[in-house]
Amino acid sequence: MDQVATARDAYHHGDLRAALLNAALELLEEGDEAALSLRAVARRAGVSPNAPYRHYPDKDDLLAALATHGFQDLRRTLLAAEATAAPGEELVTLAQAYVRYALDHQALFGLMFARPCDVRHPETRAAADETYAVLSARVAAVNTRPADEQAAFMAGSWALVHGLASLVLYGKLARDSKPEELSALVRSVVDTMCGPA
Amino acid sequence: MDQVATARDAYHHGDLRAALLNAALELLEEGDEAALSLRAVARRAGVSPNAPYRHYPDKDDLLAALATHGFQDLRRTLLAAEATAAPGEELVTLAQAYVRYALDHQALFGLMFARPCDVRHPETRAAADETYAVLSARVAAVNTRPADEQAAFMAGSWALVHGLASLVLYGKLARDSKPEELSALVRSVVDTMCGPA
DNA sequence: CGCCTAATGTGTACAGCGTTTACATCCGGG
DNA sequence: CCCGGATGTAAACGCTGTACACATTAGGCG
Repeated sequence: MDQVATARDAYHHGDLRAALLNAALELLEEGDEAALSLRAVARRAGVSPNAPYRHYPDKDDLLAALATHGFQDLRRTLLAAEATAAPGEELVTLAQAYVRYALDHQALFGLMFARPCDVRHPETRAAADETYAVLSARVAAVNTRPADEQAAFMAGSWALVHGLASLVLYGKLARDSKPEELSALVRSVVDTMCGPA
Repeated sequence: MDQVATARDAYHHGDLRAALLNAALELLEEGDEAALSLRAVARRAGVSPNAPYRHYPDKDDLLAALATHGFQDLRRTLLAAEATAAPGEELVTLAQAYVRYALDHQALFGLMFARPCDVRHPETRAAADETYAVLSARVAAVNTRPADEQAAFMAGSWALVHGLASLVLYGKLARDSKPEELSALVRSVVDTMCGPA
């Protein structure tokens, strides 16, 4: 009735690979990561439980593809936030966008960072590196520290922001804070830790 | 042959609750988190698959107990490291111990931080808070910033250290670094970000 | 001492999972 | 036109978490 996919709805799906990714993303948005079973993804895509195996060697590969998508999405989100930041506020704005992304996409964010970035998924690794590049580029443009501290400051900025996101996401820090309180917390933390040396 | 448990090895175990925790910890040390099934824990403890349900309502509760143990263990590890730190090196030493703990207990560390700290497990939450307290107490003793930045600096220190541990643990940062390189990285990052304002 | 109840462990069962193996269907190029 | 590879389905296996009924034991009360 409403199945007006780009391709005909026949025995062959047309682009099941993308459809599976979308179905998995939908499931992630709806519930926690535990609800993401390969079979549920197949069901959501309207296909038999084994159809995914024609497009992903196993479940871990689907998860890696999801993580890759997540890193690309986070990267775009960060770039968009950076573009609208007030002058001098770029770092704080990036940090706030990072934390907000974690809270807005909890399961996906967890998937992205709570799994090894191993050799078996170079695309995921590349996507993660490119996300980091957005942050480190901004850090390089902003920071006033000696050259030999640049790398440490870049890594530290990512660690700081990612640590904030992780701790808040799992209720270790700032439990039950409202969004605006959280933005303020992120601002004060970033100001304090990354502020003018 | 080597089964000389503290209690007799009869129908009733004696202290199955602790034995299950130990078995689960062993499994975590041996493999990844995915290998930790309730049934495997029961097998390791030499008991039927349903015996754990007399001591933990469900698997999630066992995991929470593991996380609680992990936070207490991390807290002790941090305190021990702090006690042996050279004067003025306490923060760096704490950070290095934190990151090392993450790498030495990957699966447990993941369990501790990649699960919600919700209302349903107040013990876990308390243990996490007490771990944080070790860090923030040291931060309070060391930092030279204005009073209104204290809280931000405490939260930021935890976030920084935890972010470093997480990113390194999952291969996002400093892939394939040797332990001493990692210690140096942690030192430079902490020095750069937490250094004298 | 002897029993009775609660605590603790076992056995069986079920649905769901990831994955394998064999088979069905369809598309495109000779 | 037809045939081979790509893509889907069907059935099955062992594993999981968990519920239910049952067996065994420990310890307090007579």
